[in-house]
Amino acid sequence: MTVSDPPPSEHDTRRRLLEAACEVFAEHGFRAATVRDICHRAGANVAAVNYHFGDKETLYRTLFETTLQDSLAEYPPDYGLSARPTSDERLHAFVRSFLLRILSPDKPQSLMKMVMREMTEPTGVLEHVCQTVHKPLFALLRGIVSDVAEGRLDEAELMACCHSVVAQCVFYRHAEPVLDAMKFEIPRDTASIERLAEHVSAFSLAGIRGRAGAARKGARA
Amino acid sequence: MTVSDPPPSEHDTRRRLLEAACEVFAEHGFRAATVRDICHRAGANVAAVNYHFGDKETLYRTLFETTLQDSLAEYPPDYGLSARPTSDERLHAFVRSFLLRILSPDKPQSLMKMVMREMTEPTGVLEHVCQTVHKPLFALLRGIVSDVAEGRLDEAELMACCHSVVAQCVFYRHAEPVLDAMKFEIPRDTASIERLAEHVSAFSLAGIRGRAGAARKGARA
Amino acid sequence: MTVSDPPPSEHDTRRRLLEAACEVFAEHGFRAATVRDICHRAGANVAAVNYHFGDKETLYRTLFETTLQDSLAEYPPDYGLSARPTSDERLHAFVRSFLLRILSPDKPQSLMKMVMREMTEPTGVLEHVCQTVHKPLFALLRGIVSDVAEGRLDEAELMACCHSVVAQCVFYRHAEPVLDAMKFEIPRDTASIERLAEHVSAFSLAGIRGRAGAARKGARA
Amino acid sequence: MTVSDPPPSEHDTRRRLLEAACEVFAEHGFRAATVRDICHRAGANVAAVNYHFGDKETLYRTLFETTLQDSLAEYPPDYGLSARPTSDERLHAFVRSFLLRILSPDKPQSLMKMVMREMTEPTGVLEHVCQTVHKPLFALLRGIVSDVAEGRLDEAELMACCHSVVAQCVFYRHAEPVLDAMKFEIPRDTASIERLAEHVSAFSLAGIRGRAGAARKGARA
DNA sequence: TATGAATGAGCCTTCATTCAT
DNA sequence: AATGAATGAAGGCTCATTCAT
Repeated sequence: MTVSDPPPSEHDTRRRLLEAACEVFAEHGFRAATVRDICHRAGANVAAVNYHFGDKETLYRTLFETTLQDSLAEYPPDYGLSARPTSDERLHAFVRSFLLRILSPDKPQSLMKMVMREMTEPTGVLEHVCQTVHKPLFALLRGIVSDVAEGRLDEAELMACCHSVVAQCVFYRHAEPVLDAMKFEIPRDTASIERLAEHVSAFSLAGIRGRAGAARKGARA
Repeated sequence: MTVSDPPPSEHDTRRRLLEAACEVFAEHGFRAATVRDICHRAGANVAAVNYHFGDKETLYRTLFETTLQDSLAEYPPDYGLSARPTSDERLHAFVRSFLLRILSPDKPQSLMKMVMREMTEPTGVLEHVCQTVHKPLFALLRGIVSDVAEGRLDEAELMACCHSVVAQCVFYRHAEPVLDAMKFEIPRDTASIERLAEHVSAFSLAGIRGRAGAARKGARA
Repeated sequence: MTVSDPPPSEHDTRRRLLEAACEVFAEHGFRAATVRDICHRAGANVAAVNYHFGDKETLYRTLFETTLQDSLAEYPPDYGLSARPTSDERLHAFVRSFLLRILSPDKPQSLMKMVMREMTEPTGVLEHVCQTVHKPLFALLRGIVSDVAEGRLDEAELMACCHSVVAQCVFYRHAEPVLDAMKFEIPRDTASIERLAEHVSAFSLAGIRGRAGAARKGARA
Repeated sequence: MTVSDPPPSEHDTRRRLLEAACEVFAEHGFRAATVRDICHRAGANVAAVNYHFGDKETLYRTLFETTLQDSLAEYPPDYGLSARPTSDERLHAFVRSFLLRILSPDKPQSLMKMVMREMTEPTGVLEHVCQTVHKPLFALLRGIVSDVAEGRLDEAELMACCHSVVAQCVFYRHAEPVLDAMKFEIPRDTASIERLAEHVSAFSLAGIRGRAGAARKGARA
C-alpha cells in the first residue's frame, strides 16, 4: 500500500473465484448458477473455473470443504453463553446461534444459504455437509433436549423433539418465498432474529416438557 | 365402464402428459425438468407439450390450476374429525392431514411435492398457490391456535405459534434428503405418519400453552 | 336468404381459405405466412390447407392461377381511356391503372401485393406471373412507348424506356418501408394516386421524347 | 506483410463469420437465413455466432454498423466527377455511382444487396440505414435535381422527380428476378452498367426539364 | 499462470405435414 | 368433406467445457 502493492497473492484469482461462487451459488443454486457469471464477478476469464477447479462441481465441492468450518465458527452453538449455563439457556443459545447463522445478512454467512439449499436440493456434497455440520450439531442438540427432558423421553421421542426444534429454525429460510408472498415479516436484522429466538426456544422448551410429562404419565399408567 | 375397457379418453395424451409432468416436475423442479423427458414418459412426441399447452410454463401452471383442489380434497384439514371436536382435536386433525398430504406416497399427492418445491424455489405460480392453498389453511390454523391459547396471545405471538406448527410439518419433506443421509427414518407409510402427527400436535399444544401461560404471567407482572 | 340459407357452397371452406391466404400472404410473404394463421382466419382446421390443396405451396400457386385475371381486370391498362386516345393518353392510362392496381387499398388488390412481392422475392410461381401479367403488360407498354417515340428508338433504347416507366410505378410499393421511415407521403388514396400518375406520365413522356430526340441527333451526326 | 502470409488475424473466425453472414443474408434475407448455414460457411461451430455476436439479430446489425460506410465509400456519389462539374454531370455521376454500388459484382458490394432488401423487407436496422445511407444521398440528389430544374419546381414536384430518378436505379435490383425470368439482360459488368447509367441520366434529365418547363407554363397561364 | 476463442451437446420452441376418425 | 390430435425436422440459443497460445 505504501511502497509497492503486495504482489497478487499466490492464488488471488482462485480466491476471488471462491468468493464470487459463494455469492452466485447462494443466490441461484448449483444448477441455475452459471460458470460465466461466477467468472465475470470474479473479474476472471470464462475458463478460470475450469482452470483452477477442473469443473463446476469441483468448485462447488471445494467451497464447502474449505470454508464451511469458518462459516460455522462465526456463530458457534454456544454463542453468547455464560460459564455455567442451565439446559434452558443452552437450548436458547443453540436456537439463537442457528437462526443467526441462517438468517443473518452477514456476508460470510452466504455459505449457510448454500447449506440450506443442500437440505432441499442435494447435490454431491450433502454427505460432507452432514458429517461436518449437521451431525455434530444434532448430537449437541440431542444432549440439550435430553437434559431439558430430564431423561424422561425414549430415543424416538428425543429425536422427534430435536426435529421439532430444528424444523422451527430452518423454516424461516426454507419457506422464505412463501412468507414473503404472504406478507409475513421475516426476521432479517439482529433484533428481530433475537425476538424470534425467544419464541422458538420458549415454544420448544414447553413442547419438550409437555412431551416429557406425557411420557411420564404414560409410563405411570 | 362395466365390462369393456373405457374407450381411450378424448384427451388421452394430454392427460398422460399432465401425469408425466407431475412426476418430472416433482422430481427435478421446474427448471431442471425437460420437456423431452416429460413427453417421453408420456409416450408422446417432443412437440406434444407445445401442442397441448403452448409451452413448458403453461403446462406447469395448468398442472396447478386444474389439479390442486383435487389434491387438497384428498386429505382436507378436518380429515377424520368427529362432529363436535375440541380445539386440541382440531389442531391434531390439521397436523395429521397436513402430514398425510405431503408425506403420503399416494400418486395424486405428487402435486403436493411441487407445492413444497414452490416454497423453497418459487416460480410464477407461487401467488396462485398462496391464494389457493396456503392462505385458507393458515387462516384455519390461526383460528385453531387462538382457541387453544384461549385468546391469551397477541397477534405476533399467534403468528409465531402458527409458524412453529407449520414448520414441524413441512420439515419432513423439505429436509428429506438430509434426514435420509443421516439415516433418520422418515415416515412414509400411514402408521408412521400417524405417530408423527401425534408427536407434532402434542409438542405444539404444549408449546402454544407454554407461550400462552408466559403471556399471561407477563401481563400480570 | 328468404326461405332457407343457401347450403354451404360446394367448396365454402376452400373459398374462405383462398381469401384468408390472400390476406396473409400479402401481409407476410410466402415464407413468413403460417398455415395455422391462414386456417384460423378462414375459420377452419389446421389441416384444412393440406386437405384442400395438398400443401402450402400449392395453395399459393392456386391463388395465382385462379384469381390473377380477376385482379387485373379491376384496373385494366386502358382504364378510363376514351375511344380514340392519343399515345400520350395511352401512356397516362397505363401508368394510372398500374399505380391504382398496386397502391389502391381495395381488398381485391391484395393479390397484386403478392405479385409485387414475387418481383423481389420470387417463389415457384414467378414464371406463371410473368406469362400472365408482366409479358402482356410489357408488350402493351412497348407499343405505347414506341408510338410516343415515333419509332425513333432502337430496340435497346425502347426497352430501357419501358423499364424507366415501370420502375417509377413499382417504386412506391417496393420502397414503401423506406419512404415511410423517411416520412415521405406515399399515395394511398385515389386522389393522391391520380396526382402521382400525372407526374410519372409527364416525367416519362418528357424522358422518352428526350431519348428519342437524342437518338435522332445521334443518327444525324 | 511483405513476404510471408499475414498471421491469421486475431479475430479470424469473427471476420469469416461476418463475410459468410453477408453472403447468406444477401441471398436469403434475415428471416430465411439460418445461423447454422452462416457458421457452416464460415467453417465454424453452430455456437460461433452466439459467442461473437450474442445472437442472430446482433450479427445482422453489426454487419450494417461496421461495414456500411466502407461499402458506400467504394463508389461515392461523385465517383469519376471532374473538378467543376455541370449539374448534368453531377446527376450522371449520382446515377452512375448508384448503379455501380448496387449492380457491381464486387464482393464488398454484397452489403448493398442487404440494403436493397431492407427497402422491401425492413427489419430493425432500417432506421439506421436511412440515417446513414438514404438521407444523405437523398439530400444530395435533391440539390442536383433542383439545379437541373433551375429552381422552377416546387417542393412536391422536386421530391417526385427525385423519386423518379431513384426508382430507375433500384429497379434493376428489386426487379432482378422478374427481369431474369423475362430474359431481359440485366447489366452486371461495368460496361453495361455504364450504358445503363447513360440512359437513366439522359431520361431523367429530360424528365426533370419536361416537368420544370410544364411548371413554368403552368405558372404563366 | 491464465486467457480468449471455439466447441458440441442439449434445450425450448415453431411449423408444415400426416394420421385416424 | 373435414377435423383434432400427433409428428418430426429444424431453428435459435445456452452453457459447461476444451484448446491453442
